[in-house]
Amino acid sequence: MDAVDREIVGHLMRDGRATFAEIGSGVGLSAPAVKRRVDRMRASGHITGFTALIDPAALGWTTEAYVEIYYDGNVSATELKRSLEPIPQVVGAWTVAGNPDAIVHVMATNMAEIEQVVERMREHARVERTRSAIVMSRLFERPRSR
Amino acid sequence: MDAVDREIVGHLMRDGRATFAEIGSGVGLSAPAVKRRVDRMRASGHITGFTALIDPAALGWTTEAYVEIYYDGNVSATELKRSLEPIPQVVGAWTVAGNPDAIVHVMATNMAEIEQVVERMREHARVERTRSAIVMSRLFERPRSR
DNA sequence: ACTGAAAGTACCACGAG
DNA sequence: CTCGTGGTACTTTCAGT
Repeated sequence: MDAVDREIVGHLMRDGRATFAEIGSGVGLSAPAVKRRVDRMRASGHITGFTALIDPAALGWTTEAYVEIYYDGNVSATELKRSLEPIPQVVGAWTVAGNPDAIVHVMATNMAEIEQVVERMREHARVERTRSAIVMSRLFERPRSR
Repeated sequence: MDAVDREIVGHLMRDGRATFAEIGSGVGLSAPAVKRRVDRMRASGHITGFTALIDPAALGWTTEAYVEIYYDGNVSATELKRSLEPIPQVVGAWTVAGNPDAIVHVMATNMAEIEQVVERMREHARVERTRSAIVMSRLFERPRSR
């Protein structure tokens, strides 16, 4: 990943459907040259894919929360992943060093659904307690990775 | 947004560079019909854009944190957005109902940079205190909206 | 540089209101 | 009759080698 690759990546983050020719004219390369670089970055895992950015409200996703989880003792990251990933409303999860042990991002259609998800997480394993923050307004969110 | 639109959106979330013909064969429409629907959803704001999914490590983004902000009194969402959005390391920000007043997602190249960002947020306005959680491992994150 | 495929556009057909 | 939506045909541009 040199400077040109980073320029290409920046362009693709701003417009994931940009044509290779368009990107090329921005970075001073021909379309095939850009394609070869993009292919290489996909193969190497630097680019993991392309996606559409959707207004969550359009999918009925109107309620959103961040939930901290406090565990009783140590729980492995892989076990956590295995228990959280099957829950479709959990759109992201991280283990952290700080007060809580993990942070979970939940998106749902309403508050009752959030509560169900939180209870489902609590049932499982060695959860000592949870602490939820309901999102009032999404100020902004920049496109990134996955 | 009818059922067909949701199918198209699902397809585009899985592959943001899928061709209209390919999507059409999945949902039983011709390529131009799909294009018209996509154009309409972009115009209406249901689809806000397309982006590449990048491995953060490939950009040097190896350190990540969630920072809670506690304010002294009320601060408007618009003021918060105005103060946080210019900081490039802040990749997402939400006002919440819960213990903190806001949650901020920070990505940086190292811990020192995280600290700088937190201090910069503290300087501003009526921040009473902050509480940070450093991400140890990203368990997973599903592609969504912005 | 070249070939096949996709994007994009124009125009017509059909059904619901 | 009109509006919305889909299809086909065609041109231009892009992808892929």
